[in-house]
Amino acid sequence: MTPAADVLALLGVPPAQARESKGGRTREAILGAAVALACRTGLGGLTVGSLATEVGMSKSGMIAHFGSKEALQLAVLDAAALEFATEVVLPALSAPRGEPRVRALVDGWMVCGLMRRPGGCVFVKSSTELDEQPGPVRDRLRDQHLELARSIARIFSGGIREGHFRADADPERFAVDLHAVMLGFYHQHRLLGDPRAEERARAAVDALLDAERPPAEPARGAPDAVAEAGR
Amino acid sequence: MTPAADVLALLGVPPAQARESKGGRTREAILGAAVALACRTGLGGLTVGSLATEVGMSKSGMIAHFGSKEALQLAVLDAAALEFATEVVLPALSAPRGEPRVRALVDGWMVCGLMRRPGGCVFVKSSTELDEQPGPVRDRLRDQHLELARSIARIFSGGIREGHFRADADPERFAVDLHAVMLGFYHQHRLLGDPRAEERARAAVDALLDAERPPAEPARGAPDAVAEAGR
DNA sequence: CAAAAGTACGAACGATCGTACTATTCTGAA
DNA sequence: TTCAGAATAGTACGATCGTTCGTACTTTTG
Repeated sequence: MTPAADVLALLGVPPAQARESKGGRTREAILGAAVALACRTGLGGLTVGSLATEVGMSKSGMIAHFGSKEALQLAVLDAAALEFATEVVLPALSAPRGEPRVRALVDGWMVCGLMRRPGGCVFVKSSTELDEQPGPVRDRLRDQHLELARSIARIFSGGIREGHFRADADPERFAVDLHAVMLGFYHQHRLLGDPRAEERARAAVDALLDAERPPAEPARGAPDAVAEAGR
Repeated sequence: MTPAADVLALLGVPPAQARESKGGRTREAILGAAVALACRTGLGGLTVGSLATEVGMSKSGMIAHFGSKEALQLAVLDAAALEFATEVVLPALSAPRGEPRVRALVDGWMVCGLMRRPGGCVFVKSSTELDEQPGPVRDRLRDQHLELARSIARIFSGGIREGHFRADADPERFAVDLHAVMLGFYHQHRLLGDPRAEERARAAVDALLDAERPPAEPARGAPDAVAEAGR
């Protein structure tokens, strides 16, 4: 069940020693509250005072664990990424390679967007917050998004190798398109409160996948392959 | 050239009298700077002090034109919506009804997202900022997005009546899908700096439109009607 | 031209921002 | 049990937040 140690290390999980000391434990408690708070207010709206109140500590005692607000923001991004990886990406990897794995990813992602946290998603919020504010936090966020896109593309590539998708499909393009669908879903669901948001997003994903299916091998000539591909 | 008075009134433009007095003029100057600033920092990051500095006024003198920061935010949203309507939506309406009008809308929208303002788009930024912060500003923003979706759907409907799109196509769904593509475009372009962002978004729009085209009537009749529709 | 209305300023308010520095309390290994 | 170091609290700082108030100055009105 527990992922191998090297996988955890890869995700940026600190070693057990650093987690089990008193300081390590409160640090993790702070980060938990910080991620939750940042989901509601964004990374910019996450203030030292409000977070300290949230965890029931003094400002100084709380921020001492990170050094500065910027370092705290970076830690929050890392904690949120770790959470997303372990709760959405990793579980999807245990689905059969190919389209099932892609759909498992979408399912987990959607559940995450629908209900996991009150307030939404740190990444969506900080993406628009930081897109024109250069600095280490913005750079980290961009790296994480690039890494996510790579993961999606890799999972999709498995579907090409399995023959579920066209051999000439573009995994990178699929990653971008899927991300757009999820952004639209988030917008419809969170801001507009559209009850059909999930249904619409799932239809959009279906359309995305249908467009990438291999043509039913024509007996050399049949011009109606398109109709069948809709299956 | 100038839109009719009733159209302007519909868009929320104040009457000339209110615009041409001294106060009206500076109010408009403030709003211009405010929209530009909000594009960089978001509606929340738009502070009274920074805006006053930007326009070269005192805080008190500046905010006196609106009464409170919240009223300023509402005015900024309205000003930005007016700008978007006159620079993107209205011009598109002068394109021939149907697919050309849809494409004109997308073109204008894309140019707007690409280069019109340094810093991005107030609406994208405030959508994620406010999606869980109830209040008048959030309500206004939601109304504006619903209105935009209605406009898109209406323009698309024209394409159905013209026979460019399937009769059973869902204009509302198209509006949601198109918005998702634009959100993805914004994300790729602004945060990730993807040079292929525009190309990718245009391909996604093409895919969206292709999926809505009427089936080439199989029997009796040129199956190439699609090609002509593009004209 | 005088009066009235509109416009802008500067100062000050209490609150909160992030951070620095100093105490005090607590933890855990010798 | 002791004691060094980690952990947390406390306090104060300069800056900025949004807002209010009293007062000049300018425009419009009568």
